Amino acid sequence: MARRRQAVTIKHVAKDAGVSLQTVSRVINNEPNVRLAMKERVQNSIDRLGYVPSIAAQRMSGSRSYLILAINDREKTIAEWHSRSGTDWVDQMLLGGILTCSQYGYRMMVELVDTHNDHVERELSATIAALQPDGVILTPPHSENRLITGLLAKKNIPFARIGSVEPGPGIRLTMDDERSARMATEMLIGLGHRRVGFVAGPDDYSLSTWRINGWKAAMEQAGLPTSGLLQHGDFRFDSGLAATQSLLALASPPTAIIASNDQMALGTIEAAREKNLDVPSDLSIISFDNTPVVRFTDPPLTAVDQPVAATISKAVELLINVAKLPLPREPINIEATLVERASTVPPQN
Amino acid sequence: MARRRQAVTIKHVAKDAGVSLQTVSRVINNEPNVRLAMKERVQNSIDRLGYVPSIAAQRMSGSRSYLILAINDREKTIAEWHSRSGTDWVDQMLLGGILTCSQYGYRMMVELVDTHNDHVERELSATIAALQPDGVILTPPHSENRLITGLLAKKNIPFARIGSVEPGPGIRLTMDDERSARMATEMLIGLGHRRVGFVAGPDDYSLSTWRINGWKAAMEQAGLPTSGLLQHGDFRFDSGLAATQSLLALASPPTAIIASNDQMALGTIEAAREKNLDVPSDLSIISFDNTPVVRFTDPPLTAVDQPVAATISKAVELLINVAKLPLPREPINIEATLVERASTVPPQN
DNA sequence: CGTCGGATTGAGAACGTTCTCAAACAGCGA
DNA sequence: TCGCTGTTTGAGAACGTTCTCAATCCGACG
Repeated sequence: MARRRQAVTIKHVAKDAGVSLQTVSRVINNEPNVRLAMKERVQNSIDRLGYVPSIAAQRMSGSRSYLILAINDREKTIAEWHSRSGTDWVDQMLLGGILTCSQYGYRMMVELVDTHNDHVERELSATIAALQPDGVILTPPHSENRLITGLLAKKNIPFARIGSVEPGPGIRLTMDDERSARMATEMLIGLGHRRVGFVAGPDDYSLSTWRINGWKAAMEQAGLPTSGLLQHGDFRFDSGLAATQSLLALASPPTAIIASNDQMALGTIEAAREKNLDVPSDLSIISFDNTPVVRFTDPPLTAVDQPVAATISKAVELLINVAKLPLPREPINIEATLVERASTVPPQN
Repeated sequence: MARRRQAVTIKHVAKDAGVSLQTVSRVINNEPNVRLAMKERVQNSIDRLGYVPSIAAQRMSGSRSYLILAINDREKTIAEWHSRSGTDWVDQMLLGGILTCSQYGYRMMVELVDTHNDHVERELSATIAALQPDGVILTPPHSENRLITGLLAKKNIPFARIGSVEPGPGIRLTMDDERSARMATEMLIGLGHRRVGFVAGPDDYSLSTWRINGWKAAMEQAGLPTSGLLQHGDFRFDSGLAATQSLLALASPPTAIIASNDQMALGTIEAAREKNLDVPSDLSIISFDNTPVVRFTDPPLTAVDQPVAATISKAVELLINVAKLPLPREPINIEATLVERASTVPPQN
């Protein structure tokens, strides 16, 4: 294989414009102190020759890599993927990220990493050494992994933690999960429900705990019991099905259920069908995430909309401008909203 | 911002092991003609120091970039994304690609490009100059864009064209769309349907034409008319809805409809609901793609399964090994299968 | 008209790796 | 033991960019 070279380099441009490499470099990077006439002359050569700087060379000489690395949970992603049940996070994250990155001349790369792995630190460390990204975005549950955040802080690489309120290094972008869960619960209580079941996510996602707290708070404030109405799932369809089966098998089963993500809510629908319960008249359902699928279920689901894409987009902007802007020390909160659809009505019994 | 340097470089390893840079390089790249003892000594230093080569530097010195670039249709992707109707291709592509890439120490990056843009060539050319990928994967409709394929061929960058049977440069991985459509149509005819409507995709996707041909062929072979039973959509929900509305407004409407992707099939369901038609007893439906959503619609949809992820995975493997293996001159065909669900029954009238 | 200081430009080193080519080494037959 | 050949190792250039620092230019001021 022949050594592949850059077609047009900065040298060609410099020669064409009759200036030094350095001047071309200055024009490329839009640096001050270049005379306008000179700038135009160089830009002209750049355009005519179709020159584009090599990112590899830029990175080499100590500049930026124009790369943002987004870290996602491999275990969850692959499981969802193999079960063909949708990979909503990756999806939204990637697109929110790619579009925002491209506005700034950056790129985004998605890396899948196992949190439950002794080698996380080594694995991620190697990736960073190899790619040298300008910024890293951590999604749950990585955003709370001390090994990872410690590593990034030590390497002095700007990073954003999505969905974690825990103090520590890095920019934090949080969804107020407690508030969202409270909001959803209050809506159901407002409709007249008194037994509202909750299907939570796994324990190693701190958002699971926040959501449980929100649900409990709303129930207790209304003087309603929560005992026995809490189940845990793992964000997959099957776990939502099983959790709901348990809830519906109670002596006095809930008249409404909140599921911690859309996939588990699909399981909830399925469990109701199995028992010949009508949704929503026998069982109201609210889910979290509001991914595309919930518009097309029967009935369409009322859901808490987590603006994942907007969050990632914001994270990208902050990371890219990290040098220019003062870093927010406090978490930036991203507002979730409740999207009402046909799955929530007053209890019929 | 301080000039960011590599923590551990090949020099550190060389010094630590007491050998030259070149020897370390040889060990990294697993080259022959290194004495076993020497190899072990160097590997030892590498492990102990936690050395990982800088991809930027490797690429700079003429080696590989360990990057595969996947080109997707920006227009379609963004439209789907904003309408929150799912971005199935990107999703599957990305994951199939990422997982396979990581097996070989490569990475995948997704780039969104507009085909309907005079600057496609320039835009893509710039991306390639900047990133210098080792291979490029083109998905429809880019896989048939002569400007793009010509550019890649000229730059001598290995590339794969997904879903295009058109002759020309590049590795071709095709789904036999004519066959799939024929298969779906024949299944419906086998159930007793005589009026089978077809909602095709846009004209600039050549697969649209192939699928229409397959549908027509099956109908004609069974001696059934096709006139008036063909509608075009743009792969989005709304267009599927509108196309189906037209079909159902016919004097003798179809008893079954094949939609060219899942999103349009959702529109078909919606159109049937509006007319108070029961799916499947009044209207059978088959869709293309078999993305996660069709498992959860009411009823779940019979669908042609396009193994997108497996296809991308294969493309990645071929591109990575392009130097070692002889290039396939003929298109590699990826078999689609028909997944039967509850949306297809014999006609009831 | 000379001088000073900031603005503008350029020369050469540096970044971390692989490539090219030459030197040292080892094995083998005579 | 010598010479030949193929294997193993190393030295220095090359890759394309930016950084550092020095040189030049230009306008204004005395």
